[in-house]
Amino acid sequence: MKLTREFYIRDNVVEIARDLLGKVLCSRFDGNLTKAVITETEAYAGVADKASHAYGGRRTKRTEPMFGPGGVAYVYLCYGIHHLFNVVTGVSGTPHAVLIRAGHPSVGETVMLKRRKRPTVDASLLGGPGSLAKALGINTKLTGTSLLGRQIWIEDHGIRFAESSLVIGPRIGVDYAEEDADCPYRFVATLDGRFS
DNA sequence: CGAATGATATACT
DNA sequence: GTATATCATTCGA
Repeated sequence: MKLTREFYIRDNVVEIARDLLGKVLCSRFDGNLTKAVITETEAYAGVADKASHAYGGRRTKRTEPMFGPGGVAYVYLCYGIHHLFNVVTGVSGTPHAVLIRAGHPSVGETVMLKRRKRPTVDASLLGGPGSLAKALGINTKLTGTSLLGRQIWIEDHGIRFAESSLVIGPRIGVDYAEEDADCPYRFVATLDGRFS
C-alpha cells in the first residue's frame, strides 16, 4: 500500500530514514512503471545540520520544497551531472529531508537499463544516489512534486530488515559539514548481514 | 586516481 | 548584473 501523509509529517527525520529501508520507491513517466526497494538512506536534519542545504534556515529557490510540508520530492543537480532524490519530511516550516542513496530493482528493469545505458542488471544499476535517480527517470524538474500523486510515490510491501542486518554510520560526501559530518545519519540494509 | 560538467549561492561591481 | 568557488557523484583509466 502507498505511504500516506502521516508517514512523512513525523518530526523525527532520522527515524523516517530508518523506516524507509525496505519501502518501495515507485515512479511512472510516459507509461513506464519502475519500482525499487530502498536499501540505503541518509537523514538531513534541517536548520541545525551543517550538511543540509537548509542549514541555518537558508531558504532559496532551490531549497524551497524542503520548507513545505512533508511528502514531496526535493531533487537537485549535484556536480553538474547527477540528479539526487530526497524525501521531504516534517510539517511545514521544518526543512527535514531523507536522501535515497541506493535500491534494489523490483519492477521495470528493462526501462531502468535503457535509462542508465547499461546491458545487465547488477548492483551498480541503482548503486548510488545519482544512479538511482537516473534509473527511475527522476530529474530536477520534479522537485516539489507530491509523493501522494501519480508520478512518484512510495509503497510499503511489508519488507522488514532485521536490526542485525543494518549498518548505521556517518554520511557520505559531507566532509564540508565539520562536526556534523560524523553524525550517524546513514542507514544501509545489507541483504545478508555483510557490509556492502 | 582524477576529469567531467553546470546549476547555485555568494560576493562583488 | 557579472564573476567565481563549490558541490549530498560517477565512470573510466
